[in-house]
Amino acid sequence: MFQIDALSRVPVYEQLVDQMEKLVLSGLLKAGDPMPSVRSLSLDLLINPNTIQKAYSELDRRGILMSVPGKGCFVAETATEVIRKKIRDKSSDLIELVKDMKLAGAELEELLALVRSAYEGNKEVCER
Amino acid sequence: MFQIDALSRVPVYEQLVDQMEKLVLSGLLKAGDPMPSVRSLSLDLLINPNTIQKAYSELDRRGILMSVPGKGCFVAETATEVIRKKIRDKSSDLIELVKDMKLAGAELEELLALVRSAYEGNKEVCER
DNA sequence: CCAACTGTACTAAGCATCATAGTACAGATG
DNA sequence: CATCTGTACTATGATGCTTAGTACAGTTGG
Repeated sequence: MFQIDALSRVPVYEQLVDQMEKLVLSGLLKAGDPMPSVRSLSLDLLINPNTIQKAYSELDRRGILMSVPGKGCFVAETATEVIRKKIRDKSSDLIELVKDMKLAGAELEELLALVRSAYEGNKEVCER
Repeated sequence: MFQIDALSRVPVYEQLVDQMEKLVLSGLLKAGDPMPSVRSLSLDLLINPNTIQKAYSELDRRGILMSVPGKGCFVAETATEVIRKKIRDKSSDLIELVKDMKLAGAELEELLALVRSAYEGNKEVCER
């Protein structure tokens, strides 16, 4: 369910949060769905329970997850809404990136084509 | 010449490297140009000399800067070439971003317009 | 009821990175 | 020769990430 890259400079708990958001946006997780318990996910990923807890509490704080003591954690009703708002605010990141690549010599048409193929999911252009 | 954001999560020496790259790409710094000495820039920015040195040695390692013991540091001949290569490799970042924003509900036309205005330098659309 | 699960809280330790402080040495220069 | 230059080194403090271990309260199925 989750893929952790131990070599990444991104903290493990942050990787969990990011992947959780994508699972919700892609529809694999819906409001009300139960999440693995802190301890079971800990055993599954070979990660300390405290680290899982840190990710879960962060997701709870953002309104993406509902923690119910004694019962478990569930995808919150507001999850999709919250995540969409956050990600759409990334337009400033996109602007930054485009400006950098323009400075580096990228042509406008080149960038537009890149966006189109990424949006359409063109496998031949996507890297990695 | 350099603007350091002490509150940023990005390390100071990394901010220096990033800004140095942009100064070269924008043409404000050209091959052979002298850089401020480690100590003078340290006094100017109120940053420890070791931190400046860390940025300079990283820029030297990348082929963006030439360090000459006893004389000073100068913009390397390969600077522009090296930086352009690096930044143009950011196309995978752009692809990631577009995919995320698509999942979040952004329309293709919306993204294309964003790229165009960022490329043209439209002040009314650029944020911050 | 109770054993086994759930989330949660807490302390302690190890580790890495960043930044600072201070000292030192060799090369270049006017 | 004084003063600049880059460079190297040790030591220290602060912060963040992760692990380890313990503990407590709520929930649930047998």
